[in-house]
Amino acid sequence: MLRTFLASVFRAALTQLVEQGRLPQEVLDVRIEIADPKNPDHGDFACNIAMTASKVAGKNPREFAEMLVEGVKLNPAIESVEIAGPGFINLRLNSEFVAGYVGTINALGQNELAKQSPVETPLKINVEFVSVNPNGPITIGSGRGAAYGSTLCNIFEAAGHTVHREYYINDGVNSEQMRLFAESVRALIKGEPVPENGYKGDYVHDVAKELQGQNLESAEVVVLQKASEHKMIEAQRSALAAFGVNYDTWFSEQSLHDAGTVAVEIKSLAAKGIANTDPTRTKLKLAKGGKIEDVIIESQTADVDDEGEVQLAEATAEGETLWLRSTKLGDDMDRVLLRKDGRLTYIASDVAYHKHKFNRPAGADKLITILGPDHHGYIGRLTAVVAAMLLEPSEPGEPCQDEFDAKLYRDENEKAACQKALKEAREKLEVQIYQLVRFMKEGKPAPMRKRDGNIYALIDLMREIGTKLKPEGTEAEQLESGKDVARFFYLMRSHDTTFDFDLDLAEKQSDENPVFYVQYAHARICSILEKAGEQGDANLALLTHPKEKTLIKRIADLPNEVSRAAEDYGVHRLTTYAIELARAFHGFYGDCKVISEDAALTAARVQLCEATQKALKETLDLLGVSAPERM
RNA sequence: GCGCUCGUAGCUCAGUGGAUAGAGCAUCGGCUUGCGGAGCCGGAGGUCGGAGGUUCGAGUCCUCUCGAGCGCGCCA
Repeated sequence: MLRTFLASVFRAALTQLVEQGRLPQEVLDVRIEIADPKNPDHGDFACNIAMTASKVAGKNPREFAEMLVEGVKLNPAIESVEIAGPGFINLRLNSEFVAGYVGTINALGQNELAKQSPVETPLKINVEFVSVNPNGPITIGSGRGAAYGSTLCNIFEAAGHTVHREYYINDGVNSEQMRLFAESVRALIKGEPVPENGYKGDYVHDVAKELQGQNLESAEVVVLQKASEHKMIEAQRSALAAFGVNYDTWFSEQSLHDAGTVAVEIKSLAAKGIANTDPTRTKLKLAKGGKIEDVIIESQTADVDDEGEVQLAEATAEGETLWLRSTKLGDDMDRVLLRKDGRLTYIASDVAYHKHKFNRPAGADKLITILGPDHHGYIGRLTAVVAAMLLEPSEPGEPCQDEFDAKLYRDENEKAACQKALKEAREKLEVQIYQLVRFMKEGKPAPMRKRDGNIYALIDLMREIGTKLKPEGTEAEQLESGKDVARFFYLMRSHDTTFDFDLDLAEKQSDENPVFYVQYAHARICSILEKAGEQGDANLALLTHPKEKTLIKRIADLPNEVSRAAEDYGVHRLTTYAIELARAFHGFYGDCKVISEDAALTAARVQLCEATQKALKETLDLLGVSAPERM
């Protein structure tokens, strides 16, 4: 808010200079950034526009800064302006003006502060996250994706985008893994040992127990598979809900097959020529930097060893493999769509699925898929799939001159069409990969599997942390406490980097735990507000203490942090911000007594506490962490 | 071999091409007849893996290099 205001002051000054013919038009294109000065003695904010735009302006930075300052210093909100170093413009704001913002903030509705810096072009975005197979619980590894994805969605919404939260259920009946899962459940229902390589965790027993007595022992495997998937999905859904993650859509892969959509899309790809049954596979040999070093076309006559039922034989001549020629679309090798035995691959449903996704929200501009660290190889494939879907058929044209292009493409027209489709796919589909989390216990990495062979589930993590933090609490209280701490920890670091989740620290109910540092600030404010009781109108101009100014500046920063996080997907900015805001408050609390003999000052400081509480609450809401009134 | 990510204080990590590189933990010292001490204030601790380059200016961008994690054919 304050930054936006200052940027507008600079913009006005620049515009005036342009109108006077003293600067070229182009300077208005340079983005104006309002930064924190390195040293607080330099002022409240700093602007480096005189340096970043000096080239365009054709002036040296100092001279340029002098010109700008003439206009800027006329604004009554600005107390002083100084040019420093190579051309920084340091600004000090009028305390009274800054204090006035407290009133503006308190006048905003619930959750409106974070929305004060909306994006210029709001988008309709589909965000798919977690989407693990329905053959096990949500693990602590997926927990990072769940925390990250859900918070990213919250941030997008605060920044003005329209968001659709989506979970993709990999329930295709052709899946080997799901079939094995069903067979394992069947064995347990019958009281027999599970098949070799089968599923053995507690959750399989849970599923089997729930399905006991439904006469499913001898049912077809597909029926059993549906039933056990259903149970598993319910368990996933409730674990995610306990973790504060809710979806607009749980989308079933199988529903696409049932509706015949996959078959239609596959035929459409074949008609476009991007898929065919030629018995070859093209591979690209890539040099450093992704440049094509060689195009290798292998003949594919080798057999497939699977023995599945033939379905959808009409899409291709029987017994032939249908290939997606994804090397035309930036992938490093062609991919199988339809196996020789007639079963479709996962990629086949992906084509239909991504087309479908553009309807959620209606007319979606962008699809964001959040994947775990072991999936980054999937980006090229997924992009090729979307490009294949977007590809438009091309007329015959001139043969390609380039040696490699001639091997890859039919002609120049096809090459151009493929490149266009790929470019569009890269704009519309964004894959965000989060990195690995290592769980540390007593300074050593904790195994992802427990001693009994069970997977370490997210719900167990929440329970473990919760029981340590609230040994006397109810189960619901423990779960919530565990959720708060787990979410905050997952979100503390950039999703882009591997990090260590310190379980010992998470389970500590003390000042070392950053979650409590933030929550404590909120509880402390609530306590003060309760004690202060109802206060009348306040003269905010009394808020002149440096700690007060620092706190107000920090509160007013929330919209700025939100819009930056929405821009670079850096969700961890919000946890960092929450800690900084809490620190600013604790600092203020130490130096400024809120409730005092001075009634006017008390009223003003109570207002400041309310504004702080609002900013803290909104930040924690975005993070999916609760803001307790007492601890 | 190729790709993705990372390398910053003893540890875990922030850092929008800008000024003297910052937090938390650990460590050392100080603050209670006051609104919640789960707090506040201060000290010490750095060749930003290395080498070049672009720039008025590089932890940040480019190239190379060393190291770590992960991924690379009809699994999903």
